[in-house]
Amino acid sequence: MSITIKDVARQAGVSIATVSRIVNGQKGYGEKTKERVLKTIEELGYTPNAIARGLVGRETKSIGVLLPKLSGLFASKLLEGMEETARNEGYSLFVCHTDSKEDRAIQDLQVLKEKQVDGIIYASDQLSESQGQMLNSMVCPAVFVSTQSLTHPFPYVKVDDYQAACTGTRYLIEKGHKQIAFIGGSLEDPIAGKPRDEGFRRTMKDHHLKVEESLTAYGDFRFQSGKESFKNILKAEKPFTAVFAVSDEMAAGVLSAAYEQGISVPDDISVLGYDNTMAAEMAIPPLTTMAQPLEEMGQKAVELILSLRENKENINKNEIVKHRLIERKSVLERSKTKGLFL
Amino acid sequence: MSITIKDVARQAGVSIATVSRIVNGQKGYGEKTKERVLKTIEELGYTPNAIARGLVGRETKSIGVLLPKLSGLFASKLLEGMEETARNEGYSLFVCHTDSKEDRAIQDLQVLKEKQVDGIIYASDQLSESQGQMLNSMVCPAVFVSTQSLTHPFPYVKVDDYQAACTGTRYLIEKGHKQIAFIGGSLEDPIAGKPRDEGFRRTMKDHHLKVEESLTAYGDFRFQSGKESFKNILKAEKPFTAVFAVSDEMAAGVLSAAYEQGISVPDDISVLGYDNTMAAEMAIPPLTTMAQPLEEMGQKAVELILSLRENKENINKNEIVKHRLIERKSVLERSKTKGLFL
DNA sequence: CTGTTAGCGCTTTCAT
DNA sequence: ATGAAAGCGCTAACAG
Repeated sequence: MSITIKDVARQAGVSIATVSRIVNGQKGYGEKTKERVLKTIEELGYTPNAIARGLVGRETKSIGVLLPKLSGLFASKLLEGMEETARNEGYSLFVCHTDSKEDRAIQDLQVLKEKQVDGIIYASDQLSESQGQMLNSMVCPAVFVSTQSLTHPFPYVKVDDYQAACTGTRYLIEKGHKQIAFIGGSLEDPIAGKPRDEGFRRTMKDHHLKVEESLTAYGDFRFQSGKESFKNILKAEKPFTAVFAVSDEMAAGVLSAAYEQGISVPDDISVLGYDNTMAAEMAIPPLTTMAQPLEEMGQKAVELILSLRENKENINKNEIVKHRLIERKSVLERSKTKGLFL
Repeated sequence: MSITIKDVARQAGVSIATVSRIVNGQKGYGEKTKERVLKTIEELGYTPNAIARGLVGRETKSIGVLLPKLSGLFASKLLEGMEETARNEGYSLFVCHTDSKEDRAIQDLQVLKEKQVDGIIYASDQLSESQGQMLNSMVCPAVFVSTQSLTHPFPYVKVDDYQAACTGTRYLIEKGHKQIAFIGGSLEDPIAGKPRDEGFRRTMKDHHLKVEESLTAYGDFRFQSGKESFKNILKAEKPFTAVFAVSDEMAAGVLSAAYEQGISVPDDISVLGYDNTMAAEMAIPPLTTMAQPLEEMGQKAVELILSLRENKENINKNEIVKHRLIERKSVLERSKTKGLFL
């Protein structure tokens, strides 16, 4: 079949142990043998077999990544950050698309376990009980990115969603907006849904502003749900001047629905997004948005995995990364926006 | 360490061979032994080691995927199609982000070789000479998706870019447009760049229409380049009523630039995209676009790999998938659009 | 039906 | 400095 360490050894007239040492940059051989071996490796076109290496023991140099959804700007930006760091550290990524399905995720975890991955990154979804158990039964470390588990204490890297929602809301308020519509994620979602809703409500309250319930709606972070949510909000015919959608895709959805209804953003209403994916950049108008540093989060997640493998203890396990407001064109001061149903 | 087939065998009082047979659903054991073994597997929480399996010989059940860019709707849609099919067939995907860098791709190929992947999918980029050599030296099959190599005869699955560009152009012409701007990919790119340009020009010519060179520009398929290309086209101040951009991202770029200049799409000009990614759906207005069936292509690519592994011969190696025009809101009939610089 | 055994390609003691 | 040999966990003959 393929050419192995044995072939090299025979050809170079040394033992496989020596070849192994040379390939792995250890010590215990003369300069001349080294050269000779290197030369035959070159000649034969030898490539070490990572599977065999993995079997011997230590590590497979691969990390499994579970994403609820692959297509979409959010996941891909995260993934890009992970890939970059992983590659630099000599790791490869197995990517799995769970589609937010319990059974798929379980299956993925099973496969990753069989494939002996060195770590697992669980991205941006809620963890079910049985998934948590599987994760616990894994020999490799697991970290969460852009999510966390309240019941299973795995390390995570994410922004503080509550605070980020506060910041976003406050920004709108400081721009003079008082009647603000809100499109959140599911309140059932204790990680990305509920806290953002709480941040919004809390900040409104702190500023003695009322949140009009018919001006709130809850979607699934995706474009279509943003579009529909906004249409529902419109139906209420309550006055408002700004809308805060907690994902750029949903914000793009309100832009789209607004366009269909002949509502101008930002002249009639302002809209604030969340994530800072390319959707925000490409939107018309470009979205002012609450940025999550997705690539950085991806990077941190694999770094966390790596340090977990060596250190096991004493590293700061959780990592809260900073959110940041990116100003583009979709939010205007209250005084400059006409508002709806006033 | 972890619990192995040996532990199961000892615990169940059988040989490892029997356990192996049972686990792999082969035959050669009594019903009672089977039950007993299955029970101890359950008790011990045994998980087969895929690495060891891989070493023994046959296959690793993993496929390597090389993408020039992970973030972006194009790649992620393709990836989603591949993942779905791969998972159904029991395969996992190693994804690599080449960033269109020669050396990164080489490195990726090297790693994938070491990891003994069962196949390689090379997506949507040009193949350099040395990459081609590496690919040839691999023991596993390789297929191209949404691209191909003129110099290295690997199987591919893609749309006929020339024909698709013809179809798109013809669509515009049938809508009555005669002065059409064109934003292509690099003419240096013999796969996705040149053929679309040729399709455009050929169709114009067939309809006795002149292509005004200052109304053509060439980008890199991405948003920014679409935006800049369109600005350049505007500088020419030549009359036109429609623009054909050969990627949705670039089309979104023209939408964005148009918006900045106060040009209305589709009232002033029509714009036609290419790909049918979510960017087309989210755009304002939603883009009429030349669709590539990306998920289907991803699916076909892994199916191709799989059949290549068994059959080796006699299967139709290349696969041209059908393009299709998706009508949304960005193209209007000539008579209904004002045009620019007329 | 079931067990024994020989590897798969490599790393790693332990000798020399 | 170098080699021999023992596995890593599993599959696949080959014997019974």
